[in-house]
Amino acid sequence: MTLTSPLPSFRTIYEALAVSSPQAKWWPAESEFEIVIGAVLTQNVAWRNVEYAITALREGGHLHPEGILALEHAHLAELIRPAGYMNVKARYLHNVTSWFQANHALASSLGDEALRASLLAVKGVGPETADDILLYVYRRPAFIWDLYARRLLTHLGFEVPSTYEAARRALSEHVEAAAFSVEELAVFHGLIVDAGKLAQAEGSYNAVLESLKGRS
DNA sequence: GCCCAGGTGTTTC
DNA sequence: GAAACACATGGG
Repeated sequence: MTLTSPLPSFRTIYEALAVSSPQAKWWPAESEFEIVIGAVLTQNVAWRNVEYAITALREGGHLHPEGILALEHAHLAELIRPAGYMNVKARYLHNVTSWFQANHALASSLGDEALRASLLAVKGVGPETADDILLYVYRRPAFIWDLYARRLLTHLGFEVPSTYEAARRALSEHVEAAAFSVEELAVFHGLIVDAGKLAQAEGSYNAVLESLKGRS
């Protein structure tokens, strides 16, 4: 089931999702640094698994930059084991933590693109992780073109390139046209992920498509 | 047992 | 450039 033309505006999509599952904030974390850690740990892994790893780090008293950097690779890897790719992610966490220590205080002096480029230079921070951090830590405007977003847009009839950056390049104009506030963008990503999980549980995006029908 | 989950880096055409 | 592959675990 796909929507017939014309394609809905992103503003319309946002409003339709907001009605069906009203919720305020989204990225669950107790600190900015925890968002950074979570953004890396959640790569290609269910959030539930990330929670186990973050809990282990918190209970060990390691959930701050100095704490992460003080851990030996093998120890850190063991603590984050539930989040998968433990050896790879242990290295990524070290990299991004070093970046955080060196750049967090200066971030406000950088423009959005410069800050994104700085994040992308870290090994372990790809386009999605960078946008997560830009949006949820630094409150910069960013749309998260993750798997859920691309899947939803495809169901809505958009021609969506298969990779993150290609989708971003091809469809950013739709985001800009909607003139979202940062707060709206932050909520939007959460709404899209929740809608995706719901669609998955129900076996289809029908609920979302139905809610869009009444809004042209 | 099989497939997927809020990707990224490296290698190889 | 893009495609193929490695990276690892927990839940349905």
